[in-house]
Amino acid sequence: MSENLRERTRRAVQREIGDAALTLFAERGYDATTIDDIAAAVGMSQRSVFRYFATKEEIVVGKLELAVDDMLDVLRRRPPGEPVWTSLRRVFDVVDHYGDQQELSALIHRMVFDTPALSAAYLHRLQLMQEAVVAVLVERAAKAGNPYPADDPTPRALTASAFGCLVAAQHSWLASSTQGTFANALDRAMATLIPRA
Amino acid sequence: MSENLRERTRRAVQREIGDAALTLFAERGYDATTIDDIAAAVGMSQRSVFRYFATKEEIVVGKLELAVDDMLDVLRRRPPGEPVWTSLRRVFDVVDHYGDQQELSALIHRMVFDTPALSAAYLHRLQLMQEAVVAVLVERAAKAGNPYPADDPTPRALTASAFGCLVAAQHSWLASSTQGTFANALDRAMATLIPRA
DNA sequence: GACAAGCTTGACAGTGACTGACAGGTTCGG
DNA sequence: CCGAACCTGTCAGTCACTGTCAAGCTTGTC
Repeated sequence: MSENLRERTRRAVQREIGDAALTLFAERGYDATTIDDIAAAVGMSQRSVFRYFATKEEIVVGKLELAVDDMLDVLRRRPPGEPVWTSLRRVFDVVDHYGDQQELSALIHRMVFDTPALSAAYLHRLQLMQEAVVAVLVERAAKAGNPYPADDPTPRALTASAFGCLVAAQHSWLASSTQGTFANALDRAMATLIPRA
Repeated sequence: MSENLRERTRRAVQREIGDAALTLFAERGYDATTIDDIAAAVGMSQRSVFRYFATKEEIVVGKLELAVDDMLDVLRRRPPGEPVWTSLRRVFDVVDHYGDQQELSALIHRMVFDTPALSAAYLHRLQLMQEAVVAVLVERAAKAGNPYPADDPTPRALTASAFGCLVAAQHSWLASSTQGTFANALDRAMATLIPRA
């Protein structure tokens, strides 16, 4: 139980820092808020904040909780024969679990998209996820009996396009003042392309 | 003529810094090279280096010379009725003008892709380009007489997917030890998807 | 209940990217 | 040839981030 407790308190502290930081960011802006400000807000030293978050950007980007593990789990559970494009769309359902806290999610996304440093960090994170997704796709095709040829760009291209659509949908959704569901925006974005059979 | 000269010397100095920096980066690695090192190599003060490059990342990413202006020019010159996907493929011909210096280009890309800070900066830059491209596409559709509906995600989604394919192609090309032309890699990547009519 | 091991924390010092301000020197246009 | 515009080095400062160390608290063990 002890280990579990340590982990729980760790998460609790992390959450507390994250929440306090987000409040400050929303008030003064991301760039205008220093780590010292955040540390002061939660009554810790600057050093300790960095023990919970590797970088300042991660405090925000981590909030998006694009849990890589969840996405990969979903992908692995999809029927091996399913079209890749469909599987990818299902993977993004994980992202869509913002459902209950649309407003917060929109706030964060807006902040990410108009803070260059955050935007860069977010895109980089998506890129890392893509690599993991591609690996699973390759593995799954092999298991299904029709592996991709050695240097076939197909899995990479499809994945990159799907993630591109994800970002496009996020932009569209924000631009339309978050009217309609995000899931709908994503469906529309991904419907503009058809993978070649 | 004077203005022209100023600009030319400016570009010359910028190029000199960039070349010296790239040499150092290649020797010691990006992170292990400080701006002071670069400044010393070209016999300038650190401050002056920052007068030619806004950030350390830009020294490298700027080398990729993904000249936004060139891309937009190409796009604007395409026949208005041409399928968007085709136009985007043509836009990327600008990127392919690495032709004569494949080796250098590959070196830089490799460095970008395995240095997190550079990767993030590069992806962010691509994102900015996309916004400009989307604007041109919207404008062009309007001029051609069939404008996109107000919140149609199509142009954004297609552009994002095309850029996704671009990055995927770059990865594939590097992974295959730069066998074959980059143009070919891009063609293959973009052929995996068909825009819905 | 004492004790050793392990985790967490604050304090301090240091690096490196980046910025603002100022002063001296060079170039340019008239 | 003179003032304006430009470029440069120097200095000082901010801020993200890292290593180190000693002190305190937690936990598992006897």
